[in-house]
Amino acid sequence: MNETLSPQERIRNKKEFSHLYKNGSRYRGKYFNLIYASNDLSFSRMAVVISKKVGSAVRRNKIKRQMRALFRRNKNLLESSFDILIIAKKEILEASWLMLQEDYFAALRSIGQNK
RNA sequence: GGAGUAGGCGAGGCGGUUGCCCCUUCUUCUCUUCGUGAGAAAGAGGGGGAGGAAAGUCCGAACUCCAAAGGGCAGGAUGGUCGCUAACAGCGACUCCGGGCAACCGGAGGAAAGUGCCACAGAAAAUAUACCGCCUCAUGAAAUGACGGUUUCGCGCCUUUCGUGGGGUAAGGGUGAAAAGGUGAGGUAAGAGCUCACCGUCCUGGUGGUGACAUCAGGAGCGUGGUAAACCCCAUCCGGAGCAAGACCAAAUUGGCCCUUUUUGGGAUGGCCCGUCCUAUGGGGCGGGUAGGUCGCUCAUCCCCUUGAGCAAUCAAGGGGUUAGAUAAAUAACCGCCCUCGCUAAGCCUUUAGCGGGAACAGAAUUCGGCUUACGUCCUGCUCCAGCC
RNA sequence: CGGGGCGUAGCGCAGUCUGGUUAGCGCACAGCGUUCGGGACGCUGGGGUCAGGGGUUCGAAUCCCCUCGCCCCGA
Repeated sequence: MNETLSPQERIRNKKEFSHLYKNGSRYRGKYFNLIYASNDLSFSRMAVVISKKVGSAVRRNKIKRQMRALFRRNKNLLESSFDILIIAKKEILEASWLMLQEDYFAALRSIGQNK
């Protein structure tokens, strides 16, 4: 199993974003919300959305890096291929790495059940 | 101990696991106009990968497109002088004024071209005026204080007080942010630059300086308050928009234009057919252009060192260096050892163990030169003031 | 990344260009009146760091500079 995050595995197209916003299922977490939908590809894709209201550019970049690390190191926890949109909330600034990890695992379990 | 100023650094080191962006070499693969030509993916190797402010977007430029013969108006910017710079609202040196005991810091064209404004208060806020006051002349009234007359009455004159009118004056006056040169002496009916001395102001000339200006001499009694971050005047500068600029390639769909001598249908002409014309549809082509992609895209008015010129900013010559180019946007999670700082305990003067810390402000987005703002128990030089030895 | 605008009482706005006398208006709030009581109505009243800091001026919400926050536009 690889832990890479190649350009293919990211959501970068405007159409794909609006498709997710329209048709995706939602999960509400403590530090972030998820919008997700199963896709027809053989792999999952993800993107992180974080508003300017959450913090400065430095803080936002760090959170994006952490969320991407969570995704790529835990791809095996997803049973099938999904498009996942992670929307960070203001509360994420107080979260430590371990708390983020737990919240992310809980979110993945929720996705598995809903399927 | 307090303060001022100039500058530097921007943060621990080594190694490891997984992972990201760019460049490059090789192998494999695909396309091919068969030229090892092009392309993208995978694997392996190598190299590079945020800042002093990358920030705010406050100025100035490069670059690109639009417009444009040239000039002017309008509008905007700058504002002591001289210099530096590609340019600037930047930088350096100097001048004057103001603040501070001082090191040092801050400010800067014109109010005598014109217009406007200066609330309240105050006589007056700018062509000085004349309310109170001071002086004087004329006149009216009162007063028995001095003198005179004798028609013993305020009758005459002087004096004093009060009033009216004319004139002189700007010394003094509550106010106000600001009051018409200041202080002293002379002078005068009272006063006044009316006169004089000193200070200030203005003008002329000499000397020094590229210049702002400084200094000296002479003259003018002095006629013009503040505000130009009010309009304005003077001098200098400025065309507009901005890399989401702009250039190229270009799917699908809709509409546009052209062709259809061999798609099919409708209409007109005609008795009917052929033919001709119009129109719809199909086919083919064309240009514009959206999604998307490529270029612009990083080596440029750059940085460092030495020597020379200059007080300096900076310039010249020589040598060396090159260090991100992403586009839903690249550095994270964690471990080990060493170094270092703080606390606690043992130990007993130098070690051991444990815990915690090694930051703050902050993330390139076309590029560069500045300015401004944010930041640290950080480091260094120089200087000033106070106290003690 | 670039361009533009706004910030005044609890809320919505004037006043800013052209500086001056107590910074006003509506709703809301408080008290009194009216009513059996409430609403509506009438009378009275309180409430402002004019986003923050510095400068120009005798004097700044207003003019100039810096900072902060919010909003809009450009493929």
